[in-house]
Amino acid sequence: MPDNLTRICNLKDNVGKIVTLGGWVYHCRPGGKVIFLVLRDGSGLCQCVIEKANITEELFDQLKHLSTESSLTVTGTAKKDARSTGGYELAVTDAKILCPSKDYPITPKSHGTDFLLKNRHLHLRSQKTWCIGRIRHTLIDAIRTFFNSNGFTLVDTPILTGIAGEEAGSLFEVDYFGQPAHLTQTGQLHLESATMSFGKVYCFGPTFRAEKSKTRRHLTEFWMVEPEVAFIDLDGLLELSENFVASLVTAVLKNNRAELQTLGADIEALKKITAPFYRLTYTEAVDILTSKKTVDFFATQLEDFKTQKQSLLKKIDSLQGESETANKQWKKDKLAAELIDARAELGEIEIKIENNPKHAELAVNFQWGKDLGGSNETIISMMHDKPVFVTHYPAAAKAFYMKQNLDNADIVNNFDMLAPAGFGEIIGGSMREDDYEKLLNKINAQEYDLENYQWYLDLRRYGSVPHGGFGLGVERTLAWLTGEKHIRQCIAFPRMTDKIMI
RNA sequence: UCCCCGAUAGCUCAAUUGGUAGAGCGAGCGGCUGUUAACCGCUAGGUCGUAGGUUCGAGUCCUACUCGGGGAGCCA
Repeated sequence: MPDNLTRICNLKDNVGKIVTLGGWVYHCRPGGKVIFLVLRDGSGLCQCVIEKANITEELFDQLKHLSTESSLTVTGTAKKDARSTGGYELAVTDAKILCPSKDYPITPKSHGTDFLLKNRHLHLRSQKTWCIGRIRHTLIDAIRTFFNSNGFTLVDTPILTGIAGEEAGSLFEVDYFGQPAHLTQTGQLHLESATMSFGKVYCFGPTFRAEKSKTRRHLTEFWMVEPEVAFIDLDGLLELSENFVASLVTAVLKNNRAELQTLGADIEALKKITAPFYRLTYTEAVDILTSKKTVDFFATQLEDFKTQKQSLLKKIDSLQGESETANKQWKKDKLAAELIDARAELGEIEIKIENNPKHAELAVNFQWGKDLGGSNETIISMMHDKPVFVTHYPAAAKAFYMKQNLDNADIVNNFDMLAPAGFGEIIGGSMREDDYEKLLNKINAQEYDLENYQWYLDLRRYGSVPHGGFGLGVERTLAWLTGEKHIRQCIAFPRMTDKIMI
């Protein structure tokens, strides 16, 4: 095995030199005397041009029959060539096939989500999945960089725990040597304890929620980063989180422009994401939801959907007409393929048309006091071109630890950050109740077992200070940045409602 | 837990009011020196999710079940 392989991303520094690449066949287009083989090596794509005259006949025949995802090394001269995938190509003089790949299940044509998830171990090699993975890497690096360079100390909170952060009922139970325990739902409670040691801390790891939510923004295992700060107020938390999110966007724009383009992300919209973000109170948000503005919003949206549906129906009609009169077989085939795409699109629009009045009703009939639902957040989010803070939710709808507002006992000093373009919540955070009596009353009112919370109450017994923090969902943030519809695409091996594929 | 939709070739999907199971891609063989999801010709590939029912006849209609998708609730 050669140990002097050149990576495709470094070809630009090796133009004119003889190099060896190691990778997998992304595409292979064999000709009679020339083979165009696009090689994938994990750092990029490179078209390798194999001319029959330049290698042995035996090797040429072997390469000619090489199928997708076969592994090999190829040696040749690196050239700059605008016609080539990636801008550089290799004039091949030698190659060594390591493992031919027969009947690779993932083809260049479309596949269903179920099939791709069952083949996730192979789907990771696909271009789109690879691009998302690269951006995820940047995102996570930027998250750590932001906190590390702003005076935060990393504290690793336990994954196995006996204490619940939010309401129970959405916990994965585990048998811990005969004792009941569960997988962590948040590191927050432990983090509050660490804040009283370091002042500014964060934890970053997987989080587990046994919610049976079949939506595009739920996973049962996801990654969350949670900062916690002592001596801060709600305004301070908002500033921290908007500077934080803006820094993430900057890092991704700087490092992953090509990947964002491949994925079709809205780069111009991302460029606008700079602090400060918009600020709304929960009460203001409810006013918007129940206003004429929202009624109009849904009406306009419905009209758009209907227009789209009509033009799709027209397209399908004309495609069918063309198909009947087409005399060439290849023309018919092409039309058939277009018909399939148009029908799939039509199906999606019809679902949107069906959901529109349901979501409109949920918004218009919204009652002050309830938590904002996913579709409500989507509306608020779609009305803005930057992230929106929604603050001061009703206390009854929120977790016991959130700090009661001093002017209005019915609300808490908390906030959600909604990403724009309709993606919805990516951050949830709050000031924490630092008053011993008030916290004790909340725990009792929820009928939690007081024994379990004595250590948490200790934080309010010994030198309690105003403090707060928030949690940012990595996959949701990534879905927003990349324009992915579903967050299951934003983690290598997604875990969804009571199903583990691989 | 509730509501809606779906299951046909390895994959993505067609099949008129119930009447002989079809395409593209992928796979195999052949052709082509500049291809970009290449193209052209040929070949193989099916217990129509499972179990019942209606019918002369069911992929198509009815019932139940299994699995999947979307949404609600809940949330990052």
